[in-house]
Amino acid sequence: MERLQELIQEFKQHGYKMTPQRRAIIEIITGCVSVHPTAEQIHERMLERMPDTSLATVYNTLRELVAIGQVYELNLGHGVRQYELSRDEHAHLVCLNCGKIADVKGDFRQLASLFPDCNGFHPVRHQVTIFGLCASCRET
Amino acid sequence: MERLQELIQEFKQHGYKMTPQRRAIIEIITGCVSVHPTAEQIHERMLERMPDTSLATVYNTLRELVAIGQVYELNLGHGVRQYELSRDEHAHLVCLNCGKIADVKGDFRQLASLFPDCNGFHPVRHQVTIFGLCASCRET
DNA sequence: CTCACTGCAAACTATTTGCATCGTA
DNA sequence: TACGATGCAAATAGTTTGCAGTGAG
Repeated sequence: MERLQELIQEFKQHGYKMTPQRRAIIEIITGCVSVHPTAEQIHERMLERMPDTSLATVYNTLRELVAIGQVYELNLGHGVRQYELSRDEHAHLVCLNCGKIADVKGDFRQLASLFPDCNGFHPVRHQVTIFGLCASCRET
Repeated sequence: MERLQELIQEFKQHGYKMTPQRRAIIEIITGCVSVHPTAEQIHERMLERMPDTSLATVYNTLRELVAIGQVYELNLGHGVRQYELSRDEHAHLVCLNCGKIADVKGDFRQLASLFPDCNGFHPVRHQVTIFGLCASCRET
């Protein structure tokens, strides 16, 4: 809940107007804890509340949220972009068989030290994706 | 060069027929050392040698190479898929400003240990992408 | 000689854009 | 009230598919 307020606050502070559509999108994405929804999925949820919402509005709002760093855009190898609230760092486990995605917390403090020679590159954030087989797909 | 032979070998062993188009695509991708070409870029290079080559053939061949694990498909956040020869593990540094991509070798042995609780997930390979600002974009 | 592979074009999916209208600040 | 935001539809970009003809094994 606090996170929702923070997002709304941050959003306004960047000069964006708060509209019912945007508030709804922010609420939806704030409610997605370990889901990584696509724009399409967020749009479906929007339609339940506001049946006239345009998919373009969803895309626009997501772009803005990504721009202010409150939402991350994930490219996990299906041709679709998925979104998640920016939060404590974690890696994504992607099952090569069923496509299921799981989050796993990790200790990222050492990560930078694994790559010593970055030649003046200044890291902002990192995305760690581990492809493999999930427990249930291994059995079969 | 050895790598080229290995790829061709591996490709045939999986029951795929070797055609001039496929050989050319394999040669091109083998020659891309620190480039991460898109299907479109590979196609352009193909046209220089074989002007009738279809983009669909490029996509098909890439899909096969990915399927046999000799080529990796990268989704680095521009809406395009990029390809690279599978080789020793490295991370990708992606500049948020200019989009330039650099490879950086790292010691991945410890990576798994950063994520202790993977709940039966069996990792096959991992993709580490670091977003940030490259040296030249930092200056300006 | 067969069946996988090719080129072409059309189909499809995901995302972006242009524009008239609407509503927040 | 002004200007940014919206919905709609059309446009674009990237990728896949269907099909008739071709060529590798």
